[in-house]
Amino acid sequence: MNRLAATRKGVATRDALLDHAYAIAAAQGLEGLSLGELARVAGMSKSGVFAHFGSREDLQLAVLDHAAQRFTDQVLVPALRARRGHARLRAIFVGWLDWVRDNRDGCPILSATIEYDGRPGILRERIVALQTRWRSELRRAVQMTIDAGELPPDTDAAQVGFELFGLVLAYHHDARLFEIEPAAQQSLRAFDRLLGSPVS
Amino acid sequence: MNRLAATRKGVATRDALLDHAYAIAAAQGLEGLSLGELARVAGMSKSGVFAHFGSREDLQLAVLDHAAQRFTDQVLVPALRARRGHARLRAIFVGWLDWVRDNRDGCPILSATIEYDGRPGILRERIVALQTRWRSELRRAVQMTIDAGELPPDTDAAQVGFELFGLVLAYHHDARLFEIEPAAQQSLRAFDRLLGSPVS
DNA sequence: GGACAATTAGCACGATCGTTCTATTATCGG
DNA sequence: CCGATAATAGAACGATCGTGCTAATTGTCC
Repeated sequence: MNRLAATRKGVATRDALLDHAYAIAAAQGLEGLSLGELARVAGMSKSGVFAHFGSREDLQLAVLDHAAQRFTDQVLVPALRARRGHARLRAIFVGWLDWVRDNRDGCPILSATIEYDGRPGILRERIVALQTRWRSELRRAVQMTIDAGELPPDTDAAQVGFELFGLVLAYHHDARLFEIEPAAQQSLRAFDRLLGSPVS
Repeated sequence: MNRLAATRKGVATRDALLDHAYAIAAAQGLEGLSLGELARVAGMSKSGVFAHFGSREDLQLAVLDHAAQRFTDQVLVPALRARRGHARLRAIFVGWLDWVRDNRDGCPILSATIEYDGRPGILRERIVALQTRWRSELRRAVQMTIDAGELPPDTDAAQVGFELFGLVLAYHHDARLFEIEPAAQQSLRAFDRLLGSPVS
C-alpha cells in the first residue's frame, strides 16, 4: 500500500517526515512511533502523514530502511577508504562506536531489534536481513585481516565478528546507562586485545 | 500510592498478577504492558487490577523488581554454591546464558533497559541501580578468581566484567535473531578464551 | 456470626490510537 | 495556463489507553 511520492514536493515532504520519524523512533522505539505524534512534530495533519506511507507498519519499515541507510553511509562507507585488514577493521569498529555516540537519543536499529526479535512478521524479517548483512560485512573485514597476515591463518572470522558485536553492545549499554568515556576506553581496549591475541 | 495487600488472598492475587505481567513484559516490554491486557489474561476487571498497584508506573516498577528477584534466584544464588574463583565465575556465566535461553519470550530486564535508558524517571533510576548491582557482583566474582590465583594478579576485574556482559548481550542477540546453538558455543568459546588469556 | 476492612466490579471520563472517507488545495506536464 | 493528478486537511469510526468514583462483594478477626 506504498503510495510512492510522484511530485517534487512530495518526496521532500516524505524525506522530512522520515527524519522526524527517525528521531522519534530513536527515542521511543519503532513501537513508540505513532502517526499522531509524527504529524504534530511535522506540523501537518494525521491523515496527511498517513497518505505518505499507507499504514503504520509501512512507516516503520521505511524508518528501519532509512536508519540502515544512515548506518551504512556513516559507518561502513567511510571505513572502506582505509587499507584492507587491521586498519579497515579498526575503522569500522571506531565508526560504529561513533554511531552509538552520535545517536544521543538512542539507536533505532538496536531498539527495533529488541522490540521485534520475538514477534514474527515483516518487521522482524527485515531486521534479521539487516543484521545478517551487517554481520557478513564484519566477517568479511575480519577475513581480509586474516588474508593480510595480520591475524593467524586459523582465526575463526565469525567468532571474531560475534565478539566484536558483543563489545559494541556492551559499549552501548554502559554508555547509555553509566558513563560514556570509560565505556569507550573499555571497548577499544578489548578490541585491541582481541585482535592482538585472537581466537585460534 | 502503593496499596499493600493486607489479606491472604490479596497477596495471592497480586502474585498471580505479577506472574502474568512478567510474561507480558517479557514479550512486549514494560512499555507494552497495559492494565487492560493484564486484566484480560488474569480474568479480572481493569479497575480490580489497578487497585493492586495504584498506577501503571508502580506496576512497571513491581514487574521490574519481580524480574530482578527471579534473576538473582536463578542465576546468582545457585552459582554461589560453586567454589570461589574460576568455577563460580563460569557457573554465573552459564547460568546467565540459561536465563536467556529459558526466557523464551524475551528478557524483561534487557527490554526495559533499552526502552528506558534514555528516558529520565523512576524506572530508569531503578534499572541503573539493578545493572550497577549486577555489574558489581560480576566484578566481585572476577576479583575472587584473581585472588584465587586463577587469573593474573594485574587483571582488570571491571574490564573482564565489561567483556563478559558483552558476550551475553551478543548471545542474546544472536540466539533470538538467528540460531541459539551456534550462539551458545561462540559465547562459551569466548568465555574460555577470555579467562585463559585475560586482559593484563 | 457480626462488624469492619480489604478486595473487586462497573461505569464513565478524556485522550490517543490506526484507519477510512470525502473535500479541497497544490503541483506539474502538456 | 489548463487539466489531470498528487498532496493534504478535516471529520468521523471503533478501539484501547490510564485513571477516577461509587457500589457491591468478599475475607478476616474478635
